Amino acid sequence: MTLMRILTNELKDKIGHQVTVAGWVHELRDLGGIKFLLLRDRKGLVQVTVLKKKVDPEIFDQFSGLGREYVIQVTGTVSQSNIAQAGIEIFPTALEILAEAQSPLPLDPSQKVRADFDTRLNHRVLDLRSHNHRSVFVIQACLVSGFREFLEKEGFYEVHTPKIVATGTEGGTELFPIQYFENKAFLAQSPQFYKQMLVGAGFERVYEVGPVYRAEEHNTVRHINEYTSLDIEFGFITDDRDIRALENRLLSHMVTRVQTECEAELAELQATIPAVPSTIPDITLAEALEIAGEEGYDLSPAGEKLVCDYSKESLDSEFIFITAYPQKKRPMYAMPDGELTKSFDLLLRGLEVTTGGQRIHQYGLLVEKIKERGLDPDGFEFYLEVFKYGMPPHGGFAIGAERLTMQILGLENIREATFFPRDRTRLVP
RNA sequence: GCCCGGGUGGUGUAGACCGGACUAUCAUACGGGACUGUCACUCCCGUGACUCGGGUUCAAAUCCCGGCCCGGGCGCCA
Repeated sequence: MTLMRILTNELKDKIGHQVTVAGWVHELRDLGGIKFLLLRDRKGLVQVTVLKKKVDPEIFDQFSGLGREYVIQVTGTVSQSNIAQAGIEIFPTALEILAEAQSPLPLDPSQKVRADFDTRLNHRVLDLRSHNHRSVFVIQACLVSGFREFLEKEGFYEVHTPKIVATGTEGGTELFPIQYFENKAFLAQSPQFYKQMLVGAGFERVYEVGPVYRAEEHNTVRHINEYTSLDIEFGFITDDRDIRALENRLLSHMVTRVQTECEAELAELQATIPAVPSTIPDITLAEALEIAGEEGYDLSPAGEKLVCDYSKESLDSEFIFITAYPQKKRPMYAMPDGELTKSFDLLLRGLEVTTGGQRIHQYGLLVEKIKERGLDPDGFEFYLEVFKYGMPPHGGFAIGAERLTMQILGLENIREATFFPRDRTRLVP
């Protein structure tokens, strides 16, 4: 692009100037001798006003040939307008069509007629042209950026661990098997083992932003089979309270960033984001079960909602930590505390967004717990090695990026917070 | 894995319970026409659909069975 392109949100400083803007044709209103066109770029919309008497007939005809979602570049004069809704319009002097768009469109990005979610996902690239749908991901990017920024300042190293693994981590959840040359392998359900190994390898503090895979045949608004896990693990902790305290500060940073940097997007979504208290309250699972009026070893989805209602009303927090889960509900590496463990979940607005805890760092104890589960320690040798040769007390947690985005924005389906979701039946796009 | 619900033009819907004038509603989109201040522009004309297969019936978009596809709940999890 030889001409300097201006984004729509910068036009208010260019009144009276000649500028070039580029983007997609969002809407066209043709009144005969005057045409109005809404041009959309990544920052917003601007009206282009084409007056038959004031433009070159050739340019006027060019505008007549446009269709919705054509990609165009318009050069013209920016003018303040008390008629145009945004207060700004451009009177064009040149138009270049950069790409045509076929019609009819498979869905309407201007959302005059709202498409079914399934239709939207089938045509996700067009769906994401709607700024409200896009805004979710702008905010998600801000959250993840805030995650990285905070952890970098805290001395964490970003790491990348294998997603093709020889064995499952936690048991419990189902793994996707894959053929790895002559061997059977799996898609990683979690970076758990590897992040611990790197803590013990001497990095002490690590984090990873990466995909994890769960082969569960769940079919709900809060589950997908591939999601992005915001994982951290760090050493030299006293116990799980250190971990919760870190997560508390981390979330505070992430949410504050969204609040200050994503005002336009939040407005677009009409979202009210939750305040992160300076101390997120914590209650034990036993207490939570009592509040929910439930029995057993974990809360049901309805129970999680009840506990969150309680937290909001009585503890003035939309976030709440649930602590002291029993060993039988937790993976073998969870640090025991009697029959319980030094582990926790974090609920936000009725949904679990984090699981974390202190891990076992003693080799002997870990082997014992593996055996207790009927597993063979030999199968975990690659993992156990670091525990043999000096593993500091440590722990960490994982935040589901899509779930966090969903809950912060009050979205009804996790797929809204996933560009191209993979669920029980969807593999494309 | 178990349990509910649903599939009508490109998109979104009405009709279905109680089968019959459904030659299938409306909006939007699309094609054509009129229009110089629209902002869901307006107005006129036009194109365009009953998920598939079987059954019941004089008659099926409508009732029944099966397939396919989709949505949702539970379990499990982030």
